[in-house]
Amino acid sequence: MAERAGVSRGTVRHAYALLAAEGAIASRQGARRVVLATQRTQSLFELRSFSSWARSIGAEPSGRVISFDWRDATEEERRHLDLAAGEFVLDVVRVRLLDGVPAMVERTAYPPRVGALFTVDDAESGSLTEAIEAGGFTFANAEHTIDAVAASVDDAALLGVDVGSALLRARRRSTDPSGVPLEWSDDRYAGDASFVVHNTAAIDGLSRMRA
Amino acid sequence: MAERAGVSRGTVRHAYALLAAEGAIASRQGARRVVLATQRTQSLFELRSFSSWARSIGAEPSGRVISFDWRDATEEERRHLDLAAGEFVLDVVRVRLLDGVPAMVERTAYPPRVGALFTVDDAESGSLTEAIEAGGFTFANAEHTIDAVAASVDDAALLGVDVGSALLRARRRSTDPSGVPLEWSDDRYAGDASFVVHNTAAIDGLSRMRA
DNA sequence: TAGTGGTCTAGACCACCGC
DNA sequence: CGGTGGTCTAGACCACTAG
Repeated sequence: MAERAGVSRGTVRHAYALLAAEGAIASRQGARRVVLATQRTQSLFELRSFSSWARSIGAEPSGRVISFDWRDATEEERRHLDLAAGEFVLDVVRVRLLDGVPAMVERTAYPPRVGALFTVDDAESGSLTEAIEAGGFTFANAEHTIDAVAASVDDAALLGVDVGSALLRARRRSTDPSGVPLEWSDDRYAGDASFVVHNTAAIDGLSRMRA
Repeated sequence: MAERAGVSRGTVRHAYALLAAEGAIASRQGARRVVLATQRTQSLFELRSFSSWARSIGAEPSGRVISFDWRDATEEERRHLDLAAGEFVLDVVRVRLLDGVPAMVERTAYPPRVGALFTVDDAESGSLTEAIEAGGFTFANAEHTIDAVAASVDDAALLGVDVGSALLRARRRSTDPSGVPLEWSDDRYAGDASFVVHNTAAIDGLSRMRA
């Protein structure tokens, strides 16, 4: 393979390591590498951006801003966004739709340095990510905590489902390349959304939690 | 770092790459590496084995076998286990408890070559994984599909929750190092279980699905 | 501007699988 | 036993960050 591509073996091995890390191939000593998943995994960008994810699955994304307010950070938000007591967050609540059908409620808290970069108009037009990256920040890492919750009265009204019905929740903390937190979000999906995670014996980034 | 450890730089870089792949550290050109997560991620073994996971979080695991039957594979099972029409699966349903409290219902289908390795006694004693590995199989890869479901009448009875309450479901397909499927499982968690996934811009194995 | 990370080369030796 | 993967070395050059 190395001589076919005209590069050194180390470089080829590095390329295979990238594929293995995202669960696309598996390898074991002696035997040839095996293709595990033909299905493409999503980049961090597609995972974070509802709009580009929607388009990648062939659906038309839209959205509605429910609220857009500066308020005191809760204790939990201060912890996830590395804020001191008394600091504010920008709290944005949006309903996201796929082909006109409510698919997700997104409640995001932005720290002051990030929330200062955009207005409610940016939220209406759906491109908060663009506004944030235009402001000089880069999304580089995210940690998703995935669980199931019963729809609250608010959730039910926004998503058009029954109160108490099962929603898939993904809470996300995104950081820039230095590990500085950029957002803390609570996304609740109605309908048949799911997350897929690949694991190998060598490497995995998935863990199961209680509480 | 390389000279401190007395190894070459390539080796040190490889070690850092492993940490980066599981989301523990982040790096960018020029700047020093940053620690993202102090929390340890779980190995594939801990993810697959309820018992070792339970002990790792300081809880006492136990279990109860609800049913243990050979039956025709459904179309879905044949697809996930690479079985031909007319083949059988071993269907094992177990309730798993943490400190005596029902935490999860596990419904697993094993293909004939794997199901032949153990008896209902192995299932009672909780170590199907051991029996399978003693039979010469190795779990090397897994793909988890995570979503939320409403508790069925059966789920509710087994877990001691209300019918229709929100459960976290993880469907898992495990394979050996060659990609041969070893099990297809539907695990439903009550209470406050969650899954945590790390992502980086460079590499990730997480994808969001619809349907 | 020094130090760090990213990328690549060329070669070595071993372990293991499959024919 | 040939081929493949796993591991490691020693060195090169570039890009970028931080002080």
